[in-house]
Amino acid sequence: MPRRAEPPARRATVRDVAARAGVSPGTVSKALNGTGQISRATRDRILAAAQEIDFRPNALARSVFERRSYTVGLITTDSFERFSVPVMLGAEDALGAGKISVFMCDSRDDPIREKHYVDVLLGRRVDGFIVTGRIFNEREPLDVSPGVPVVYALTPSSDPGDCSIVVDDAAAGRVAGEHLIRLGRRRIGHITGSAWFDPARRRAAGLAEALGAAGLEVAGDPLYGDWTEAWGRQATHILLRSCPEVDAIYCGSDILARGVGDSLRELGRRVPEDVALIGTDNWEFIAGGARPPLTSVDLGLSTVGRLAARRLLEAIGGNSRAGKEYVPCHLVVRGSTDDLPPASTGSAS
Amino acid sequence: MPRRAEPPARRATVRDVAARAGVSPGTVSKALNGTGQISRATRDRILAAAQEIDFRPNALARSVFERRSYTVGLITTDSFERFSVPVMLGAEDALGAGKISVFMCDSRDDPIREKHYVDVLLGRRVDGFIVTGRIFNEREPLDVSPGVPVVYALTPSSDPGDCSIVVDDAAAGRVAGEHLIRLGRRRIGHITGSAWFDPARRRAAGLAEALGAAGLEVAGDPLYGDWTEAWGRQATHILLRSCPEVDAIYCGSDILARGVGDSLRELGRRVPEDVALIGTDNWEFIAGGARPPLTSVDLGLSTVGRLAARRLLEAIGGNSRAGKEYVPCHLVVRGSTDDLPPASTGSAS
DNA sequence: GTGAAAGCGCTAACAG
DNA sequence: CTGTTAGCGCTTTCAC
Repeated sequence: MPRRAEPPARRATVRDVAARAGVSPGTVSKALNGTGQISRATRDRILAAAQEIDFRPNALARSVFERRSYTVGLITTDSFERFSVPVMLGAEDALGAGKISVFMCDSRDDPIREKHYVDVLLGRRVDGFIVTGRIFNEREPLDVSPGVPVVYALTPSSDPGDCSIVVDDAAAGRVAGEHLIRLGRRRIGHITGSAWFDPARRRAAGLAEALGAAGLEVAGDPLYGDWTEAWGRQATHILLRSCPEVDAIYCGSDILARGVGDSLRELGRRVPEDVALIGTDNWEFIAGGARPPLTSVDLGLSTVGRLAARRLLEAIGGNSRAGKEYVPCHLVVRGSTDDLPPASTGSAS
Repeated sequence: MPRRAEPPARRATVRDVAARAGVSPGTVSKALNGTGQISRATRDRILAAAQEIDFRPNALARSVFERRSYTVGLITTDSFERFSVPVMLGAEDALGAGKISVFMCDSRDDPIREKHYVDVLLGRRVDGFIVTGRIFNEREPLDVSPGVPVVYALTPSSDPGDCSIVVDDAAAGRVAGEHLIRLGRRRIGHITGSAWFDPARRRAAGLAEALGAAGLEVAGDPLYGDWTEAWGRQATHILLRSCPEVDAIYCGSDILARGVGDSLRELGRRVPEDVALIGTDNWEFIAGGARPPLTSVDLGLSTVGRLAARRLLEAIGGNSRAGKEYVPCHLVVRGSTDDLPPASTGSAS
């Protein structure tokens, strides 16, 4: 027979400890927090008493008094997909170290749900918010009163007065391009996802910039499509038809690169000997499992999370910054690019 | 110049609302919570006043009084990898509906960190815990006093008196086997990950059971290895050498199945015509992107999370259950298995 | 050094 | 119906 909900067991309080140690509650508080002056003897007695009855100070009560909860809300719009997970882990890691606990909220990109979460958490007196989501275009600012600290991670706020930590997509394209040029590649193509996606365009621009600096252009123009393996395969055929002498391809994602790699092999091109291949995301399961393993641009997502956490702590402390801050990316070299020059094309003029 | 940390802005209190509405704090409380008797006029006046000064009841203060915080701790041991993310989303979804907020904790499989999180959250007076992690063998129970509700999701507790919600791995193997038999396949192989992994052995046993019911055995015995594409490729060669007439393969993960599919194609076997292929996890990016798209067993991870949340709420309400509860799995059919009989082997004796 | 008292913001019990 | 009082658990003056 189901038992009825009983009031939760009463837990040990300061008063209990005080009684056990034969002192007053105020003294217990001092002993536990190291504030004020206390004789070593009573302090030890109090600590022992606390230990014995497994006393655990009620953080809620303390927060009522302090007007601060040492908690923050972490709101994601994309159900903690693969982009926001590293961010959130980075953030949680950085905040946990600072004795701050994190409330997890999945708004599923629904403004109603988001508003609801914000209301509830404001009621819980969170010290601030981190807002994240898939890498995407700007988003509307969170609907909170001006005093509440908010940091945007990955998805920048459309208000330039807000603090946003973002990925440096242009650098991703540059890094990939520079690496390929250093390897001696000259005919470098680019296959990526949707042109409506700001990051896709920025990566393409970064690549074009790196190639431009070496007097090159993107071979066959960037090919925009969607973020699927199927498009990667299809785009490879398109690219090789329009530009058969291509000797390297930079892809806007690892998934795309997988499709590209498969098609290259089927078309009789060897990776990396004939065509070097670089992906984006550095998603271990995808990049590491490829054949050959895929060189990829790591966007530094967990750094984004960690930095967002740091900025939030600063803002809570009264030092807020405005504007976008770009996290550097870096190349993780695997087998799909190598240090050998490409199969000699003879044009070493 | 950095401003000094100021005390957080004082927010509107019940007293403020009371003053504005010209009533006493107690009356405001009644109006806001719908308790007691109140005249419609004053109630409206109070609500209006609350609205005007953007009053938001302090949940912390309320919790001190109620001895209950309407929060729970969600502890994961595996950094919210792809197994625990769906679980956590399911749990968060189910709990959020019940006005409960969720603290996110990544213990990284470190007992020290875990203990730390538990201590902090106990201090915050969480109503209970959900413990999750990668699908794995049993784990030690969480170190909390007996009164605290805990539900284990995915990773069962080694104490049979605890409440654990787990995946039905044996059923996964059975479902895959039965589907293949229904398609007329008779030489069914199994490629999977580590034999130290309970789920791997249970899936193999489930497959064997389904085959046994049809008078069959696993072709070439289950091949244990690791959870990588590389092993999938390698194991395919081993399997085809020892058992060339194999006409279906069930894989312990989608990643493995990707490797298997690639090797099959290279060895000249068509999927699904010559060899039908089933994976496990139903991970959209992997299964959906394969060529042909991969039929896969969905383990029902988000259901695990949702159910764990429900059981936790029950336990908090005073009705706890003991023992393991299995969540059903289901097959998601894609192109790597089809409804056609296998290429006629002539042995329709 | 230590204790008594007041208060954080909210709610329940009891008067009026 | 509404106001007053007391108290949740903790902390911080301020006397002693």
